[in-house]
Amino acid sequence: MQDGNAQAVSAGEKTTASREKGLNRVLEILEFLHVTQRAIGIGELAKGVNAPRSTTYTLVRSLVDAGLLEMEGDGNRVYFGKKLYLYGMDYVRGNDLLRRGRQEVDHLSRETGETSELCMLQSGRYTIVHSSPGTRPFRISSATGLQIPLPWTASGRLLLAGLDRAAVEGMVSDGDLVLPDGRKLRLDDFIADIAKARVTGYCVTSGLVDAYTKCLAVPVFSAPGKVEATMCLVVPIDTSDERTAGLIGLLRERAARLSIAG
Amino acid sequence: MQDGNAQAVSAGEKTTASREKGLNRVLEILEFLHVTQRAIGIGELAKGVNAPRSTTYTLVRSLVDAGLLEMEGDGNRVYFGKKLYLYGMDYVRGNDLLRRGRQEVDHLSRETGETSELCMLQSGRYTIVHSSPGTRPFRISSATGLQIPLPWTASGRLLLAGLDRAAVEGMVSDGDLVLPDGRKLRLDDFIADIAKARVTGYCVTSGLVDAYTKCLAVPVFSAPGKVEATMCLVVPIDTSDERTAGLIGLLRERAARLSIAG
DNA sequence: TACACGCGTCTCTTGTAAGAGACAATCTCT
DNA sequence: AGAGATTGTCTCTTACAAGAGACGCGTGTA
Repeated sequence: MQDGNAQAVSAGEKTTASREKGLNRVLEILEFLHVTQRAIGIGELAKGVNAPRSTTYTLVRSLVDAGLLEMEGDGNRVYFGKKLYLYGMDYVRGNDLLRRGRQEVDHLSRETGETSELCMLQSGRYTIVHSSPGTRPFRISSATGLQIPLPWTASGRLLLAGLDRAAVEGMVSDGDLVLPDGRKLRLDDFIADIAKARVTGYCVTSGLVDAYTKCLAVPVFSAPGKVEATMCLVVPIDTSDERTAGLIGLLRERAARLSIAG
Repeated sequence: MQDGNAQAVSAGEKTTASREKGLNRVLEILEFLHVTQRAIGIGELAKGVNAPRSTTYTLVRSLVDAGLLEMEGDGNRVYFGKKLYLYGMDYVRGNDLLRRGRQEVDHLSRETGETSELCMLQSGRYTIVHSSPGTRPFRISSATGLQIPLPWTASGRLLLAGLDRAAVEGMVSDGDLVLPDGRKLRLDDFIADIAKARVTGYCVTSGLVDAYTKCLAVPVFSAPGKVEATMCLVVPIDTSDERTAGLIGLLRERAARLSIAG
């Protein structure tokens, strides 16, 4: 905990300074590459995941041999490999919701000109699973796979619908309640928002992650009451109420289409 | 080597009956799910990869926690998870060739009505990285990610261009030379095909994997002389020479576009 | 009711993989 | 050219994960 590099991958980590399981190291490596978003040298990688160099070399070799990672051109940088792409496509194929959700999102952003996103819970965190940029000159782009604290987002409020207070507390750390601009959300307010979003069937947040945008989100159900994902539009904060209402209507209609199958 | 237990997952396996490294088990699990192409129970999975049940449970739990796998609806089946999808998308993003190749292939199949594919070497095996089905009533669809012996395909001949005899021998097992219909290819013929494909800049095979199709393939270069991928069209075997020639021209033109960047 | 089977969890042992560290070979700055 | 950093490989030790197997539970079926 004291040594810079707090890894804090997801939930309560042990931070055992001692021997670490190879598989866990691998998971950290993958996650590190995911946040880095570019090929990286093995030495640097070892530092990044806080692992011994020798171990890192061994693991990376295994992963490269397996095709999960690939050596970059010059030969001493690694990044994700074809195998991961293939497995990812398998996931898409086996997942109706994602497959159709992607199409819907792409369509939606073309139709409205606004940035459109499909979001899901990913091991307890809010994740942008697919996003399609709008046509505005200044678009707000958030990288796919980005993980954002649930309370920062409209989608977060919808995704937690149906969970009781304890469950929500379990998923939201204290730091999550601090917005990018430093304001601190009260947990009770957040929980009230969730309840409200649940009954209204949509959620709008203004100027939460940044001061210039509004986020409109609607739930996608995999079963009655079970929110599997959300679709959302990111629009300028000064979007008129009429247009906002119209967009929400559109979103709800599209989300309803997705909600049929599990 | 004396102790029975032949697992023989894919290529030359060690068949160490003794303790297996967790990471390797995981790699086998992923590969098994990839070939199975559907969610599978943990017990069955353990059998499938020939691993002890207790170990399998532990590993699967780690993978589910990490989001690489997900429990299927009823709760005792697993399949690929969102994380793998995200990593896969990272790969696509970091890989110009794949990103543009996919577009080109989709476009090509819409334009010609034929099944079109992007193929690459994947740890020494021929792999269909992306495919777009044609519009024919009886389409020949091969699953993405399918791995096929190199000598069975036109693309295989192009992908090996530039390798010397020893390298080719290393990548092609004896069984690979046996075609689906039982005919056995001579290694020398195969190597001659490779040399020929290299100079002509394309390759056509007729009735190799099955009796009804012809495969037209052209190379995509990542550097002068270095074949990084191939694009190919799968057409009925009775396609006229004129049309075949036309399609090859089209393929070459499109492949040339892809070949610019690394 | 009894039996066989598959599932999920737990305990304990021991074979082995994670890790520390030494090494030579490149680079990259003065 | 010399000092310092980085890279890839190798060896050896021991902490610990892989695995065997027992257990309890739910289910099917004879």
